[in-house]
Amino acid sequence: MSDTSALGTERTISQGSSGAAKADPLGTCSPHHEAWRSLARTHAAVSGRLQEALAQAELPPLAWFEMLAAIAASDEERMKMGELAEALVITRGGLTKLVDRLVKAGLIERTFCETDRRVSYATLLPAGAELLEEMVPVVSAELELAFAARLSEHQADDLRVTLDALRGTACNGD
Amino acid sequence: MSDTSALGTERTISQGSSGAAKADPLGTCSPHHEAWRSLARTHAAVSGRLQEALAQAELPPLAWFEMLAAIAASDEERMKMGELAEALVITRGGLTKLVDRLVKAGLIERTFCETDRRVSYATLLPAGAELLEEMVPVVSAELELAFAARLSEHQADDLRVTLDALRGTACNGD
DNA sequence: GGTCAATAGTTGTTCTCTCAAGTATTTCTG
DNA sequence: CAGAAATACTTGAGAGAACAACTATTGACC
Repeated sequence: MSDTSALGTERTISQGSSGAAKADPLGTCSPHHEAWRSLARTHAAVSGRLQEALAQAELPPLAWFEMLAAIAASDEERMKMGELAEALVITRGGLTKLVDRLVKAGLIERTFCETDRRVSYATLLPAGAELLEEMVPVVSAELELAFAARLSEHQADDLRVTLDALRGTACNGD
Repeated sequence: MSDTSALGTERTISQGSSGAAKADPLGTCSPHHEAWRSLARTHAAVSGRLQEALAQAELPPLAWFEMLAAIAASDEERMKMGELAEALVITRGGLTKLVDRLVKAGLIERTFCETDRRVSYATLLPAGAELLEEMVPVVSAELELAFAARLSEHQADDLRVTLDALRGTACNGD
């Protein structure tokens, strides 16, 4: 890939003498912008890597894995639609259709709440748990490749902490 | 949102006594999985925040900003389609259509290479530069809110370095 | 108890991306 | 120089997700 990491951090040169030299007049090279760009690009890169690995193994897409993993990790192997939408960071409308697909594939099932008839659960079925067990090693292997090869365990943990701090849980409407 | 950070790292309890206690039988709670989840969720959160801010200011979507910023940051205020696709981490097919939209909006222009007639450039137009100048403060402000409020400048820089290392530039086909 | 707002999910539309195939241009080979 | 392979980009079809509008259920207030 093109090496775009030569940044103008030390550029204190005059901005009008060399013609083509950009001196970041807009401020898109601030540390925060840089960090955000790295975040976006790294996410895209890793995500693409995972999707590719799953596709090569003839397994369903990453979103299915995230969903199955989220449900499997919950206490009762079932999750409310709303919680699931938050966990996967997609809209509720999007979730409804994603769940539809998994239901159609026989991996999960819709169950309902006795006490509040508005809520419905996505409940893991045996077939879903089985598929998840097939997907986990593929994802783990790819993650090892991406993480373990380049980051120490301490770094990985540190990264997680920083990212969690960055995400915060701010719900400032505006 | 729901506090899912209570992890089973220290869980050495017997896994069969308490019924509903999950002991991560699949390994989806390894440091690398955790870090990846944080990466995905933080990216989605920040990205959503930026998009929302832009929408509220009645400005074009984030993808347009990324594109304009990438072109503006290049030496000649123009970029080859291929380079642009890599910078934005989307496929070339996707880029063609994204460029189409920006061209239709009068923000950029397609120019061609004299020496190699296969390559075409996306070239910034005055209107695009102007719009970019409107968008930068909105994005910067939102980024400040997300980053500066929660991360020290050193942390932000550290984050960038770690993410860049993680992304690597490995092109291992398979 | 009846009405109104709030909450939980679903549906239809639209947009954008990916994938696979196609065109045009250049480079390599004989 | 002709033909094959490689490169750069475009096109068309399909899937996935966001957005807004909708239904159903619950809880609050009079």
